[in-house]
Amino acid sequence: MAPLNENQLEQIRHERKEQIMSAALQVFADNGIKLTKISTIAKAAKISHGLIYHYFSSKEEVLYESLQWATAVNTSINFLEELGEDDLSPSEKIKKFVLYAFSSTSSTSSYVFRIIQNLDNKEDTPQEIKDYVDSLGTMYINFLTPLIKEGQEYGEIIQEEPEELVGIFLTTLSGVIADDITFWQENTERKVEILLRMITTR
Amino acid sequence: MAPLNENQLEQIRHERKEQIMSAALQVFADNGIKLTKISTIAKAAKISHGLIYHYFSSKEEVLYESLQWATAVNTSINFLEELGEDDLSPSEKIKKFVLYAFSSTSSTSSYVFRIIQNLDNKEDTPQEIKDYVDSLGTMYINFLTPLIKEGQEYGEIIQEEPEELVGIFLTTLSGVIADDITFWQENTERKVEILLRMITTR
Amino acid sequence: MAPLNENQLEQIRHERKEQIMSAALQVFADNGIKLTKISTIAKAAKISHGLIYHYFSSKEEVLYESLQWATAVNTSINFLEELGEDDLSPSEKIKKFVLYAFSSTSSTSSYVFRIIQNLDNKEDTPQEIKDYVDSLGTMYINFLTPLIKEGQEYGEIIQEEPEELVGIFLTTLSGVIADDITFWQENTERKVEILLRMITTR
Amino acid sequence: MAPLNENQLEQIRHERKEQIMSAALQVFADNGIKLTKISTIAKAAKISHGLIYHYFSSKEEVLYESLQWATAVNTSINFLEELGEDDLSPSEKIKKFVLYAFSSTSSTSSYVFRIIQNLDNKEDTPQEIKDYVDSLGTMYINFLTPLIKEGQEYGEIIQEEPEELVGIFLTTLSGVIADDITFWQENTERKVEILLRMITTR
DNA sequence: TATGAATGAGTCTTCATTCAT
DNA sequence: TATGAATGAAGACTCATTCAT
Repeated sequence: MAPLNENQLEQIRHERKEQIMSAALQVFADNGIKLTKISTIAKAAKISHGLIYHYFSSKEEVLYESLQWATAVNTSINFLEELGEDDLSPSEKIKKFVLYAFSSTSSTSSYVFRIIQNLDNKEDTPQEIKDYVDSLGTMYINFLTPLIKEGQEYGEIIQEEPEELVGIFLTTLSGVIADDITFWQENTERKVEILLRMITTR
Repeated sequence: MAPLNENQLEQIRHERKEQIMSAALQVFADNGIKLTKISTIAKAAKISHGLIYHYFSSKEEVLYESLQWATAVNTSINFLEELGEDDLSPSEKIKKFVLYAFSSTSSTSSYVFRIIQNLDNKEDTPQEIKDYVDSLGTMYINFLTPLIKEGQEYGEIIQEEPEELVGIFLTTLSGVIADDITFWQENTERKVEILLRMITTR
Repeated sequence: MAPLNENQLEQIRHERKEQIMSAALQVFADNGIKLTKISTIAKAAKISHGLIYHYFSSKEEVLYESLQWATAVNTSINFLEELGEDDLSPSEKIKKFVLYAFSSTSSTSSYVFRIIQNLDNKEDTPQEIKDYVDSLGTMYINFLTPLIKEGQEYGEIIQEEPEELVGIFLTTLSGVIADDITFWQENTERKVEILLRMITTR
Repeated sequence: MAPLNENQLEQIRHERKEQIMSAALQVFADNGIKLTKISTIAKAAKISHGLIYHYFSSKEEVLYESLQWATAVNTSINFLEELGEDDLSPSEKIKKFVLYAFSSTSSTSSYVFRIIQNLDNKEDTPQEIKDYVDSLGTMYINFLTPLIKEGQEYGEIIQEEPEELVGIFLTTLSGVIADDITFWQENTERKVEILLRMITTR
């Protein structure tokens, strides 16, 4: 049999990495970072644990690349961008955003939330990852802040310092997602409506 | 020289145990159970790791006794009872309860919340501790449910299935406490008011 | 380069396990079970201590499997069966049996004896191992009892309750083997003849 | 109350030491040396573990002094001397000696046997204790050898090199005592008679 | 590229020994 | 003399990482 050519190899490399990162995200989210064993990721990705070290230099790199990949691919980003262009009222956009955050279809996104949760206030988190988390947070803030302001103009959102509202709301959101997202995945719509009452006028 | 008498020994034992449990609560809360090292607790309590095993038979027992102690000392229980007798409207009582949960004087309470957080959905949690967590949850539910119902009669609380409201509210509360309580300890009153909007009428 | 195929791996695993069990038997026999350090077994087997846990789940399992393996390999069993068919008088068979028990080729057998020694009357011995020891004892009893009876009919063996004779003889045998088998490995034949005088007629 | 005077203190010191050594012998015999915990000895002696270090500098010293004390007090030595003067035939003396070794009344002596057993072939035994064991062995050899020779003259004992007979016999004896002395404590007389058949003519 | 055998640093736990009282 | 609190060295076991094939 002829050896694989360069393209095919590249193809395999690519598939394998995604296979690993996809498995890693879930495992990291389920068990936390330190408690995640390389061997568990390997099992989830149906490969040998040794192979992971062909594609990543360490557990931390698996984590970091997986997070980046999740953000790029699964793209909360894309979602946010599209949402920005939707023809909805500010509070409806916020609701859609929350629904999205809770949705299991966007499970990767929930993985990312839960992983980030786990990172917070751990002093041994590598700077790279901290930076990533910060940038992600900033992204959400940058998305929500104008919506809140707009909503306030429309009278849909209560009159409070917008930055503070965003802070309270995102803090709450990330708290409950990290805590037990499954609770919010039953009866989601109703629960989200109640959650939103925090900041809406009616 | 005469050995210490029983009183003095009892005194030392008592101090030492509290010293350990107090340190343990914080360390467990910060790092999660599995990731908490006995040596870290020892360092935090400024004793040698060996000594912990004079007072507790295992890491798990440290955890269990610490939780019990926190509940007893920090006495959510007493607080809840007194609050029940206060001359306040239902929604005011709920507010006071949330303020208490966030208060730094009851910082142990935040530790307990965060520890419990960490236990959930881990299948290897010892039954004893699961039972403890359940009983604590029940206590809060039993406290909150009648207040919610009463509040609904007064028209202060929105008309939703009370059990579901309690669920959503406690889930949110425990989520945000576990996530990052310090956020809620600045400007607490204002933030709590916003949080309460979830369930109060306008 | 291609990874090792299943056969080669099986080969390595097999070798390694035997290497470990062989070392373990000796170390357990020399030091007793509790006092045997995994690291000592590892050193004796010229591997790292970590590797032992690839092949066995705990010190106890090393012990248990090693005992089983020793019995299977060293095949007292086969020996006993063949001996049963030999064309010798009962007392000659018993003598051959004792010589075999002392023989250095069957030195593993001395390890097993010494290990069993160490287990007796320890209440924390796992049931599995107790069962194994019992079954081994039964095997020897079942072999010896008919020989003793036959010998008594031939007038070669003294007239005592056969069960008691077997008990005394096996107890003595296991005691001396466990104590210091090397003593019996010089001048074995003569010493065994003297030992056998316990139960033979003049 | 007046403080204790020098004599009384000396008295207490003496009692305490014996209390400890007596407990230690049994505990060492039951559990082996390394596996014996100071705390177990302390419990058996009904004192605190700290106190042991007032009387002995280390676990090993407890062991060593206890052995010496057992030999001196309980005095196999005295027994042997008296036995030497008894008006019995050589083989009867040997029998009496074996019965004594097995007797539970002389339990201390059985302790010593079992402890010594445990020491053998352990390379980390302190020289002091090795010397003690050797001297004890020599004592038994010196006692038995003339009896064997005498017995051979009387025709009671088989004609073999006396030194070798003594060796075989003592080796067997120490083996079975170390193995499971309780077995020999039922029906002792009959069992001992059978054991003696090894070296006797009838 | 892919596998899993092999290593060793790190964590819980036990226990001899020390020491304040 | 007597007690038991306190310490830390040592041993079982886990798991990230390396490496031969």
